[in-house]
Amino acid sequence: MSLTQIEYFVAVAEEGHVGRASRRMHVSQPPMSRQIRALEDELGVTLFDRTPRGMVLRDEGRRFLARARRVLEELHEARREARDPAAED
Amino acid sequence: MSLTQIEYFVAVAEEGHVGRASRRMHVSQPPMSRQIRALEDELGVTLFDRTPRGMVLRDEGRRFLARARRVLEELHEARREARDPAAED
DNA sequence: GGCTCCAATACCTTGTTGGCAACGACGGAA
DNA sequence: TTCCGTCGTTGCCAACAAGGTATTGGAGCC
Repeated sequence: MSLTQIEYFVAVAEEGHVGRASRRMHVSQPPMSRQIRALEDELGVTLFDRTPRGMVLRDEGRRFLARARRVLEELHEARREARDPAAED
Repeated sequence: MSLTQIEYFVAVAEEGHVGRASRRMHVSQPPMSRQIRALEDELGVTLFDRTPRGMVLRDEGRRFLARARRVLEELHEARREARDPAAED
C-alpha cells in the first residue's frame, strides 16, 4: 500500500468516477484504475462496485474511506509540523 | 514523501543507527540512508545529527517522530478494518 | 599511523509507475 | 436492434524510483 494509492482511492470515492478523479489528481485514468485495483487486491476487499455510470462505494469502501482520510490528515499534520514548529496540533 | 520513508525514519529514530535499522527492516544501509536524506530534503528540515556513534534525533526529528507514528498507526487501523470489518476502533 | 565503526556516495540493476492506444461492458437514442 | 457515448480495464512501452554491492570519507580508539 502506498500514499498514492490512498490518495487515489479517496479521490475516486469522492468523485464517483475514475476519469474525473484522475483529472483532479492530474494523472490519466489507467494508472489510477490500476492503483485502485492493486489496493483492493492487497486488502483482499472489493471497495467499489463498477457500474456504467461510475464507481459506487461499497460498505467496505465506505469504512476504508474514513480510515484513509485519517491517514492523510495525520500525514498533513506531520508535514505542517515539520514546516511550522509552532504548530499546536 | 512515502510510507516507506516514514517507516525507515521511525526505525532509524528508534535504533539510533542506520545500519541497525536497515537490518531490522531487511534492507541495506544505502537505500535507507538515502531515503532519510530525501525525507529531510522534502521537509526542509534536518531530523538527525550525524555522529560517529550513529544518528541522534534533533528536536525537529522528535516532533516529527510523534507525527510519523500516528500516520503508521492510522495506516495499521485502516488495514485491520479492511480485513476485519467487526473492528471497533 | 592503523584499526574500527559509522553514514554517505558511485554505479548498476530491477521493479514500479505513468502515458497512449485499444478493448469490453453497459445504457440511451433513433 | 443498431449505433453512439460513457465508463472502466488491459496491453504495451518509456520514464522514474528503489534497492544492492562496492567504495569512500570522517571521527574516535589503541
